Amino acid sequence: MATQTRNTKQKEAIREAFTSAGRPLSPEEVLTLAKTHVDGVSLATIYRNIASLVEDGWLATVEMPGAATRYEVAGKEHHHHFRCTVCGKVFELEGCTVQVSRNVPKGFQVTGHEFFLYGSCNACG
Amino acid sequence: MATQTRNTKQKEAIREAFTSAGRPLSPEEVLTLAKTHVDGVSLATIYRNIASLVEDGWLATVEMPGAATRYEVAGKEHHHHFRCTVCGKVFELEGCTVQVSRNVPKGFQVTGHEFFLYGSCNACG
DNA sequence: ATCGTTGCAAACTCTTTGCAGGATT
DNA sequence: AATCCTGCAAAGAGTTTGCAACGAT
Repeated sequence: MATQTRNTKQKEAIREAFTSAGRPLSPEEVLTLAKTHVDGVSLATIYRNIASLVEDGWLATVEMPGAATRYEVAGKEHHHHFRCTVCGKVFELEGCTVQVSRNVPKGFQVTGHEFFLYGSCNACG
Repeated sequence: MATQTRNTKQKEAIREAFTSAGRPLSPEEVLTLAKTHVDGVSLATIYRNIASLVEDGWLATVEMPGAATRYEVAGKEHHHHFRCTVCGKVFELEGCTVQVSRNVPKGFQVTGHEFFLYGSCNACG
């Protein structure tokens, strides 16, 4: 599938959703936010535009354990995420604050890591 | 849904799959392994028995970012997981070797964390 | 003999895709 | 005007559930 290149009001609303939210969003969350700008946006369009923006390098994929995949504006430094177990919102954490002592079994090669914090966010106390 | 209590050969084969594998398994992996013991096991039965064994506390759920949920024999100490990006198998890592410096935003409460290593396993070089 | 468990198939949820009409260049 | 993009609806993939038959107690 080739990347979408035209400027539609739907795509504009989707970009706007990410920049104003300032945190990783799930497709459902994007739909809710985009609807406030464009009436009758469909979820299929959200998915197609997200795929396109990821392909363009404008969005980065954030895969979560036990939760829907989120997407965030790309280009940031290596960092990790916090998920509020009350409201479900995901937030970015500044920098990689994890010290990994790599005592993996023999013959195992480590090429990357992922880290997630859980708890309650500012709004949920 | 009440926990299943009877001893069926299907359930026996599922328990056996976990104890002999020694690593977290996805439902699909359990199906493959269980089939070598019981002919014609269905995936629905795998799901039902896994749910039952989790309810019993015999299995623990291991949710993965970007991969199917795995299950492992419960009762172990706090630990994390390694996923081989070549063969897709997940392995347990001994102990929690992560130092977390909890510089989270103001008003955020941390109650837990998850950590994953990626790379290639012993068999995949 | 009773009633929990199984296999099958249908239902569900989340995501992707085909198609005809509408919008952008 | 040409063609890309959208909305709708249908199709997939993974997981759950209803039901009649089977099997453990």
